[in-house]
Amino acid sequence: MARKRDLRKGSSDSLLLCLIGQQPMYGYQIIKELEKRSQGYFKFKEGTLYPALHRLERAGLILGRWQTLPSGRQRRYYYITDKGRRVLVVERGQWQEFLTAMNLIIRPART
Amino acid sequence: MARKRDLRKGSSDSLLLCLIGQQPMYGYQIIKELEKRSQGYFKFKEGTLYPALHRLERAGLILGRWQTLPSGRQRRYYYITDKGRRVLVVERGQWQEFLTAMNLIIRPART
DNA sequence: TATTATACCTAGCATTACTAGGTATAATAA
DNA sequence: TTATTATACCTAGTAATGCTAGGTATAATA
Repeated sequence: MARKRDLRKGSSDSLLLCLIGQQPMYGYQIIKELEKRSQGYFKFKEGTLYPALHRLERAGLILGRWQTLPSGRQRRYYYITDKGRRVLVVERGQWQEFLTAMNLIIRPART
Repeated sequence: MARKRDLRKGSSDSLLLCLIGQQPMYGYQIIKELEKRSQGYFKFKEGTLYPALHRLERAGLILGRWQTLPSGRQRRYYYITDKGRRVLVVERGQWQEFLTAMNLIIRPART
C-alpha cells in the first residue's frame, strides 16, 4: 500500500507553483527548499520533480531559463507566468475545498 | 489538468475505512453518505468505489457479506476488520501529517 | 410505458510519483 | 592523491488509482 505516495498525488503542481511564485528557483533548490519548509516531510525525488517542472512549463504555468554561474555551472531557473499565478489561485481554492471535505469525514470520529 | 481528481488520489481508502468503521455499509449507500457528509464534495463514481472496496477486502481491511432484503434484492455489506481499524488509525495520522506539511507551504503566502 | 433510483460489476485509459539508471562538475574527506 | 559527497540536470519504464463507459437487473415513480 503506497498511501503516503498517493496522498501527495495532485499536490505537487500546487507546491511547485507556490514556491516559484514567491521567487524564481531552480530544480535542486526547490527540492531542498520544500524539505526545509515542510520540516522534512516533502522529499521530492528527482524523478518526480523534473518531469513535473517540464509539465508545468509545457502548460505555460512557468518558464525556464538557463543561467550560467561564474564557475561555469549551469542552472535552469524557473519563473512563474501570469497564467501560472491565475492557476495557483484556483489550486489554492481547490486545496481548501478538499481539505474541508476531508475533515468533514475524517475528523468527526475520534475512535 | 485533472487536478481535483488527483488531489483525491490516495484519500479514498481512508474515507471508506472511516465510514465503514463507524457502521457496516454497502456500496451504493457509501456513495450517498460520502456525498451527504461532505456537503456535496465527494461524488464517488462506481468505477472508483467498487474496485476500491474489492482492494480493501483483498487487503483484509474490510469484509463483505451478501445480504438479501425481504424484496429479494441483494446488497453487499462491508464490515471493518481489526486490521482495518489499525490501518485506519495509521492513515488518520498520515492525513494529519500531510495536511500539516501542505499548510506549511501553501498557506504562508497570501498573495 | 418510460424514466429514475437502486444495486452491483469490470475492462481499459489517463495521470503521476517513483525506481533506477544516466551525465557532469565542485568540494570535502581519507 | 583518491574517494566520497554535494551539486545539478535528465529520462525510460513501472505501479497505482480515479475515471470513463460500458454492462446486468429490479423497484418505484412519472
